[in-house]
Formats: sequence, structure tokens, C-alpha cells
Amino acid sequence: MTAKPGDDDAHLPDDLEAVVGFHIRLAHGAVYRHFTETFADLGLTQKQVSVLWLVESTPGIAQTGLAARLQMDRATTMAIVNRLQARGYLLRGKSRDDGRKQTLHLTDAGRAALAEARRAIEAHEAWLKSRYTPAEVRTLIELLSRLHG
Amino acid sequence: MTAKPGDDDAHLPDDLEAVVGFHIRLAHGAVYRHFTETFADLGLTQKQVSVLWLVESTPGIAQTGLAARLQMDRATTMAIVNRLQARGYLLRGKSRDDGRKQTLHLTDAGRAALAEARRAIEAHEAWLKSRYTPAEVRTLIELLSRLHG
DNA sequence: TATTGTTATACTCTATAACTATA
DNA sequence: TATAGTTATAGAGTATAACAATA
Repeated sequence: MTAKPGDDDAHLPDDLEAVVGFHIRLAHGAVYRHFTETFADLGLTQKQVSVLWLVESTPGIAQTGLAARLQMDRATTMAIVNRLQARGYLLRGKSRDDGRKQTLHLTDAGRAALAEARRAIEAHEAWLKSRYTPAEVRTLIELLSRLHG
Repeated sequence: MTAKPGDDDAHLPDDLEAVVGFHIRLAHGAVYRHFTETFADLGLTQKQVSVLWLVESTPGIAQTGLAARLQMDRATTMAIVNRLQARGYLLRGKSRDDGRKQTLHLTDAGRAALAEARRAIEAHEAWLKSRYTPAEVRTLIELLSRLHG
């Protein structure tokens, strides 16, 4: 059962290769795994970092604001904010403008965690961008933006 | 509390916009949601369809073969194959070459489900590709391929 | 009536660890 | 020793439904 030189254990059929959604899923998986490795020490996920990032850049943002920007369900947003609050990274407050809303702010620990996360993201992005020229990075971002935005 | 004309509830900070991994995650989420809607009747996930697809095009493939092609853990592969087997879409057999391996084959029900899935994927891919020219589709696939494969 | 937050619930993916059988 | 399958376990994201408080 020796593998022949030409064998490719990961070879995919041509018709599947032509499915764009398939490549997005595989690429996302690869990025997700590398992200998880890079953030193993910090113990933060992609979503959690995105939320910290947005709360810092938009202090007082409500959960619906996060949901709109990150394209999440209200319940999903709750779950993530709960985890970050449980770890002491952010605080919920009451909005004076609208009694239904809450205002989110980072704690000092949250700001420290985000600062560390930014450094980790730099390394992660470098790994990712090493495959592309600057022009290709711009093209990739532009093409991907048409799927959300 | 009326929204002003220029308001954009989903506006993102520029520094986050420049993070490639962030766009991959958002794009994947958008594709995932549309896929789920398209496949609501069939009740199949992306991973499950990919597995059915590969088993059909590579009859007798082992679970490790699926894992290598779809970049999955052994345990993850087990879980997915278990679900498909429980629904009667595929069968496990014993390999004659290697007693450790199993051979996977589609049942008639599995082939029928895959045929339906292919039609649903056509609609899903059309929704996805409507944003791009054929050349852009090729570029996107090529750029994404550098992250996995 | 509509929106926001909340809770409960469920499913899938993902991964680690440990075990068995086979190579 | 290494590989393939298996089981148990756990965490995270995703979503639906229903409810309370507020607009």
C-alpha cells in the first residue's frame, strides 16, 4: 500500500473545484484554524475580537449595532457579549436616549486584551497576506466585499 | 430618534476594513446563510453535501480520504458520516486492502438526495456569481485556493 | 405595532483525548 | 510505532421561538 509518487491524497473532482461557495468554505476553514492557533494563548475567537474592536471604536454601541455590523442574530450577539462580560472585558450600561437599548464599553482588561489581540492579528494577517501581492490583497477584499456589504 | 439620511447602521471602522480575515469571515457567513435558506427543504448542510459529492465521485473512499480533501479532523468526519448514515444516505463497508479502513458508498436515497442538492447548488451558485463577471469568478477562486489547497 | 434585550432550546462544526483494532 | 476508526466530551457559532420592557 505504498503511495505512488503522483498520488494526491487531497485531490478534488473538477466539478466541485468550480463551486465558488466550496472554496470560500475551505478558505474560511484554513483561516479559522490558523486564527485559533495564533490566539490559543489569548483564548479569544474571531467573533469576540471583532466585538471588542467595534466596541472600542464605537463606545456606547448597542447590541443591535454590533449585530448589524457583524451580521449576527440578536441571540448570537447576546451569547458573545455574555461571554466577554463574564471574562470582565466589557460592561453593559443603560442608554439615556432609548430605554430599550444598552450601551457597551470596554473595561481596562478589555482594552488590554484588545491591544494584545491587535498584535496577534498582525501576525495572522502577515501569514495570510504572504500569499498575495498588495494589489491582489485589494482585489480579494473588493471581491469578498460584494458578498456581504 | 429618526435616522438621518446619511446614517449607515452597518458602517465599519477603516482599520477593520483592511483586515483580510475579517472579510473572509463575513463573506463566509453571508454564503452560509444563503446556503442554509436554499437547502432548508432538503435539510442538508454544506459539509454534508460536500461529503455526499465526494463519496459519489470517489466510491469506496475512506473517512481519512474525506478528511484530507475537506480538511477535517477525524472526529469531525465521523460525526458527519454518522449523520448521513443515520439518514440512510450512505453505507460503511469493510476494506479488503486494509482492515483498518472502511469503504463508503452512497445508497439510492443518497444518490437521489445528491441529485436534488446539485440542483439547489446551481441556484445558490447563481445567486453568488451574479455579483461577478466570469473572469472575476476565476480570479476569486484562484485567490481563495491559495489559502487552502 | 415595532424594537431591544433576554432566556430557553437545539443543531452543527470543531477539536482534544483516550481507546481498540490493524498495519 | 503508526494509522484508522471510534467514543466521549466540550466549546463556539448559529438560529428559532417566546416573553418583557420600551418606543
